[in-house]
Amino acid sequence: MPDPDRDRPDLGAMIVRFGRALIAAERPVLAAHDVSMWGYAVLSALADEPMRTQAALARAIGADKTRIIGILDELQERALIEREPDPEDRRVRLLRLTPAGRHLYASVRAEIHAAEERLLGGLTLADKGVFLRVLQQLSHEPD
Amino acid sequence: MPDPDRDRPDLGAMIVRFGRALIAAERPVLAAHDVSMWGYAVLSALADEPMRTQAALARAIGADKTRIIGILDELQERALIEREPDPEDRRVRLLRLTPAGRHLYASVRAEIHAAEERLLGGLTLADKGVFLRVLQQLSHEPD
DNA sequence: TATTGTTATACTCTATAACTATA
DNA sequence: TATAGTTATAGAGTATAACAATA
Repeated sequence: MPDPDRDRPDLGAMIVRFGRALIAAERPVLAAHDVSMWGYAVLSALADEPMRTQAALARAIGADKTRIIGILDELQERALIEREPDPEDRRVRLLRLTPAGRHLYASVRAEIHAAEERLLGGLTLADKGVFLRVLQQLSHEPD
Repeated sequence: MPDPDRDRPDLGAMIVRFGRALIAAERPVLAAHDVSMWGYAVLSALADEPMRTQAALARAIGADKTRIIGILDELQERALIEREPDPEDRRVRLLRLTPAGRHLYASVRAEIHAAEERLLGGLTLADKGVFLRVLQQLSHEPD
């Protein structure tokens, strides 16, 4: 049976190229709100659901637990997140967005969404629908 | 007009997650052949067409010109590429794969292809076709 | 003077291990 | 002793600038 995709470019190469275009499109949005990529990832994860430990948050966004500390420090200093010791186990830090954090996240997310939509602007509606659905499926496969 | 994709996950987040899965799947293949990610990118670019300058090659794979030097050194040492001064302008280095380089590249690419196909294994043929076509389109948009 | 390739330097990002405070 | 979080250190990866050879 012949393979119709035999001569397609590497999937990896295509993902990297498109990923770079995405980052380039999103960087100015994040910069305008003075939020780093990791900071945005943290806001996004906490917007989905508050977390009971920093380790769980790190795992959720695919980062090392030592790497998010500085990010949490800054977000807390700007009063975008709350980080308080759990009274029942004072080793763990309960993490959640403040109203200000939720508000900022909503703004940034809307602008990022708009930038992404511009990148997808050349697609037909049918293609766009399939692409997003498939990508969602592929990105949720187990590590 | 309502937006049916309003609540989709961030495109960037999905691309990053899928990109990580791809890298994880391809890393053992590259390691088995003792080729780095950048080394593979170089082999791939030169397999498409020989290049007249290292700067052009760097641009083609989205790397800095200073960063590919060590990679070219190693590939040359292993006799996978040829790098000779252009007689007509001795500043530039003509770059091309050796037969051994072309052979190694074909092997690695076939295995990477197979690994990628496994990741896409859960898709219907129609979805896979649309996904690859759209991704190809999106990855070729101007920077 | 401009360009190709190279080397040197510094800077950022990331991972590992050691430390503290709680349990 | 085990765990959550933190700090310190070192390593990899990357970018910038200075340099050598050639045009």
